[in-house]
Amino acid sequence: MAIRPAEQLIHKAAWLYYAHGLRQDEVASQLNISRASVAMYLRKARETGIVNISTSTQLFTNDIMARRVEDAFKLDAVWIAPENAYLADPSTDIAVLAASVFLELVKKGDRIGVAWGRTVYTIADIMSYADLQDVTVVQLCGNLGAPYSYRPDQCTMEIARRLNAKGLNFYAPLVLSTEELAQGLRAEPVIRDQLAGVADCDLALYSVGAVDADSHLVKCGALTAAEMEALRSQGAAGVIAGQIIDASGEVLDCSYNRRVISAELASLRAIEKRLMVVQEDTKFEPLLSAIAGGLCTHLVIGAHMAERLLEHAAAVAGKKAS
Amino acid sequence: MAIRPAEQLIHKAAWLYYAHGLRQDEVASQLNISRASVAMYLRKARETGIVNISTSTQLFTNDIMARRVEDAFKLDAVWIAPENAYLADPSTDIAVLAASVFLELVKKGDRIGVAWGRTVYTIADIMSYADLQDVTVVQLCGNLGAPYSYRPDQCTMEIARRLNAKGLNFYAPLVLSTEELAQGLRAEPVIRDQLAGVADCDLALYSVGAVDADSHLVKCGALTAAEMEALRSQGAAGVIAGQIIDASGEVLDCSYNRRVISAELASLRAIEKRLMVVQEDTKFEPLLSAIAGGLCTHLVIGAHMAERLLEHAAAVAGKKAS
DNA sequence: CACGGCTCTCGACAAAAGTCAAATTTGGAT
DNA sequence: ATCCAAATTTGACTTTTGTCGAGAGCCGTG
Repeated sequence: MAIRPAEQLIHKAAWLYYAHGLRQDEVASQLNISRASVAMYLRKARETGIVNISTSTQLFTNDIMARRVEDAFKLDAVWIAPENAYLADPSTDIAVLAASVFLELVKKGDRIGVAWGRTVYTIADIMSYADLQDVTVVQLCGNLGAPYSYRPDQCTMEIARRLNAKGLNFYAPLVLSTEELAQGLRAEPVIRDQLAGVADCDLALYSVGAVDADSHLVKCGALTAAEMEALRSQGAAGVIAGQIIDASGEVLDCSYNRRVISAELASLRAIEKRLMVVQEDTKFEPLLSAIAGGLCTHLVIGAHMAERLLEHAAAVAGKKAS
Repeated sequence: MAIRPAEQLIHKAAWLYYAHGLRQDEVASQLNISRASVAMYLRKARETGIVNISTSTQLFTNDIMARRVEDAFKLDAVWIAPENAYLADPSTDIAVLAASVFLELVKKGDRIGVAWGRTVYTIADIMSYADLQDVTVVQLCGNLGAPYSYRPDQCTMEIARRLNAKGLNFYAPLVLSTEELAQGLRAEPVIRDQLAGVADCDLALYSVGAVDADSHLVKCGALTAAEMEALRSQGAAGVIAGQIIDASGEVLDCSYNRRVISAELASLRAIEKRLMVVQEDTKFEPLLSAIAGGLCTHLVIGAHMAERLLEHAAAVAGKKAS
């Protein structure tokens, strides 16, 4: 019988091994297959999320620094990846941590909003598989037809795939050439519904982009480096779900933003848990803006960024006191 | 440095091993300790619930029979442990399954009501450790000073311990010698509060007892075998949280019930998720009564019991049709 | 009907993880 | 100050697990 490896068998093997604690050879004899097959089934079981191995992320929240950041910025929860540490690649560490935190925050039946960017895609890429039931992953902003692997729809789909969830993609460009067209498209029932549905999400996952020539918006051709620079002098401080925000975390009043198809910030703020992940130390100011705008309730950052945040908070407090 | 095994180290080791996928020797060199220590830390991490390994119980709900039972009895979810199966001890299988299901149903911040009995204690005993935050486990009924290890308070405490949760015990006897005393005790603020708090639970875990000489009530001396027999002829059909219920799942009107200190059935019904676990095939009628009384929304049983339930449902439907 | 292509299965080897008794260290008691 | 008991760490050993290539069964296709 070399038909389907019978998902059934994978389940049974996983059950006997993980729940009952039998050894692989015991499982093999119970199921009348070779031990090698059992080993393979178990790997599949882990890969498909039939078994879930998760480590508590407590270590990173219990950190004193994390508490201080929480207090200073009035955030619900903060996780800090130690950078001094024992790991080869510190930036991956943030993503691994973010993935764990994300999985810990997701509940069955949740609706999850996902933005895009290298950070988000990295998280999706290393996230372990899970078998959440009734979860929907919705794309928070329009697409960018760039050749990058971290296109908005890719991020959404990949996360949906890992979670065994339903992915709701957004079939519209991120940015159009005229404001009229953008307005018209936003009024389209399909788009309209999806945009309206953002506020119903239980959890959002995004990062914040910097306003410079390295931004994805520039790399993907949505804006030129020069335009970006111009926006910067107009007060642009960061990029959230494809939109430019100012230092107070509000949408910057500019042509580009009016041509963008993306979730409104108000809808994002309506989401109960807003998980923001920042990998690059260079994104200090964008992050400050996002926090100021109330766009994040849960935060995953590196130790260095945490220090800068605390220094900043102390400076502000000092100024206020004097 | 053989001071505190530094919970910190356990966390780090678990993190590197499970989240980053390093090998034990890699973890060892990262943390500058021997591989053997890493192995030990990892075991502790598993034992204390710092890492969680859970297997999806889908296999058992996806079962066609489970669906039919759900439909026939209007239950939210049913899990059926295959009994024909590949396991040495079939009754343990139900408990292992129940433990998994239970852990899958528990959420952070939940309040959990736990009754007592051999079944419940078995579940507690094999349940893996978890690190739920802010969970409270409350005892649903008074104590019985029996020498059995599955006393009500033991069940509560053990489950609380495994979950790293707070245990709320009930410092009152299950049954008193006079109705007056019971009434008086129920009016005591401490007791009163705890009884009132039952309805606020998010999840209940219990089994149902049979009305015979093997009942715990008899074994623990709350009732004599003769009294039990008498109650049976008065319509007693089962035991829920120390109380006698009739075939319709209501409290039987008898002196014993009036002398009992336990959660009211109405409070139990107010709990959103009521997980009932039945191991013994002999408890068919008690289970029917409990279902009739709406005392269970989630059910874990063996395949044989499931068959009997379906047969019964078919018979009832047939009678109705004719 | 034979043919690849495909997946699953198995046996054997290599790698990794679990275990144990002895050695070492620590904190507290005498 | 010194010693004892408890707990932790270690190195060596055993057991368990992961992996690879070969072989076998199944399917659609030519």
